Amino acid sequence: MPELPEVEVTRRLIAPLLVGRRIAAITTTRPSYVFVTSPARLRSALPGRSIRALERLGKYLLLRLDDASTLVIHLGMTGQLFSSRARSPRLLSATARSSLAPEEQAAFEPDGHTHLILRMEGSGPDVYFRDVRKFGKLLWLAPGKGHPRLDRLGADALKIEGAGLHAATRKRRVPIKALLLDQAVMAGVGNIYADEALFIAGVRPGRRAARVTRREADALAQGIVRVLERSIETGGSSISDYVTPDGSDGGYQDERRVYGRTGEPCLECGAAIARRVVAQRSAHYCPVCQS
DNA sequence: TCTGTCTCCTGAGAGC
DNA sequence: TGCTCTCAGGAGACAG
Repeated sequence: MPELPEVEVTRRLIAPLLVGRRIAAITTTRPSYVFVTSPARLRSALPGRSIRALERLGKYLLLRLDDASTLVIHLGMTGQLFSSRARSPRLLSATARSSLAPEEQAAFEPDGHTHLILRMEGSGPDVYFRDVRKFGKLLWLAPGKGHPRLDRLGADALKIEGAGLHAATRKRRVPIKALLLDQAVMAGVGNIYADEALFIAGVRPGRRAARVTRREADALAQGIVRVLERSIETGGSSISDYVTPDGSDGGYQDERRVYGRTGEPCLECGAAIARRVVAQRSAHYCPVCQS
């Protein structure tokens, strides 16, 4: 489930394959939930365009094109953006993996989940966007055009500070975890890193946002930046479908303190990690270390 | 305006 | 072995 670190790692690794190159042609699947902009519109807008820059805004990737238009990509839950030369079993379903001999399992050919193929001019690799659950988004913005999805985003989570976070919690009755997941408050935090940051700060995910003290907000802001930066350093979290653009796994899944560790001992106190639903998301926390 | 719920989607895994 | 059910979650739409 790509959050800010996974998107940032993707940006850093895929940029050299895209920036400065021209799109020769694109291939799309039929219209679906993935396409905010229709496949037909993408097919007319993208070929022939050079990519000037690849930027990140929260969990969104922005491909800046030479005609000042922008291709916006959101990876959703299971989105994968990778090189056509990438090799990873994570690029195959378990069914597909099981039907292949071990030495063949890393091979990948575009399948029905590969919604966009950017075929690039020159001898370099092409770039695939694949998304099994179709929660990802592909959106093309005409030159000079914005979009409400992007306009609503709050400050980048890597730049969040205690004062700003504390101000955002005032008079908010929602659980603090719901606030952290609100992309209008800060952009980039998802379920995994919200849980991890709350553990570092010693705050339970279900506590009302307005009851978080200034001191705790400072700790929470520091915790958010700390887990995001550490995850970027390790290549992100490969918990389900995420792979880096070259097909390798991230490393942060091995450093999780609470997320997905229900029933396992807390690394600080040994108590069993608990799980409950907060804001319709599973929240993992230590009932002793977090209050 | 704020908050909570529903919806979209599909593979994995549990249970029978 | 095969079928059915539940779960996972980002974010927009909608109701109260």
